[in-house]
Amino acid sequence: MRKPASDIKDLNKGAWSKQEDQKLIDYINKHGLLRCGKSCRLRWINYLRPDLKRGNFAEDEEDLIIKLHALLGNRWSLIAGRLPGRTDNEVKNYWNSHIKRKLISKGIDPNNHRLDHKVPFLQNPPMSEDASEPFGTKVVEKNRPCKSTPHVYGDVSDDASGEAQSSYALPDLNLDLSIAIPSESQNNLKPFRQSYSSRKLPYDSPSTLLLFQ
DNA sequence: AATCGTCTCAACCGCTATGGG
DNA sequence: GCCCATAGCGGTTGAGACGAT
Repeated sequence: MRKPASDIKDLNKGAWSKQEDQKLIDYINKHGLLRCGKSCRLRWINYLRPDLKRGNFAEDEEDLIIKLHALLGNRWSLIAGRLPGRTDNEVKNYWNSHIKRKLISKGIDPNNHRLDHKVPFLQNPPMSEDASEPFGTKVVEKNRPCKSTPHVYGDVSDDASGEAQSSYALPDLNLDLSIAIPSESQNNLKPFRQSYSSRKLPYDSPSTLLLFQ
């Protein structure tokens, strides 16, 4: 959720003035930046922001992504919000290119974090990397994505009984995912959108400030 | 060295939600 | 309440890197 422009000091609102238009024209003429605002904003958010971490994901980050994905599904922005210095795009890419494959190789369906019975070696699951226990074999029924949040996985009751239930592979979660009490200005927001508000810094995005500092 | 296939990840796309006139 | 501009989201694409042959 973007911060209301009215909360930001020294930020112009409303229609662009002639002077602002001219500044933008001058900037483009001078620097030849043939990019739309959206592209600039994305570049800033995903690559240029000074608080970005960059580099490979640490093991604990990867572990956290897996746990959060089990809980939240493909809600990359929410997951990234729990990983300081990481963007939703980065998390999404890492999931698709690394973690997903890793889970599949361990016989876990990355979509629902359950053991995939089609994979042959599941009769004798592989050990996790720390070799202390088979990865993904813990049965943590109380932590399954619950029906109170159907948007997470859609229908979670499809095979939730009998055999499927007993093989549920959601990792043990002990996460503090409580949502902070919304500020006064956010009280009228829908619950789902409220969760975005703590992370985003729209007021330092290029489309709002970069060109006019 | 050249070619081909695969992988990675930044960028793009289309959409929804929101703020403000 | 309506409309427009923009922020923000998840899904998808494609260029470049890399490894295998």
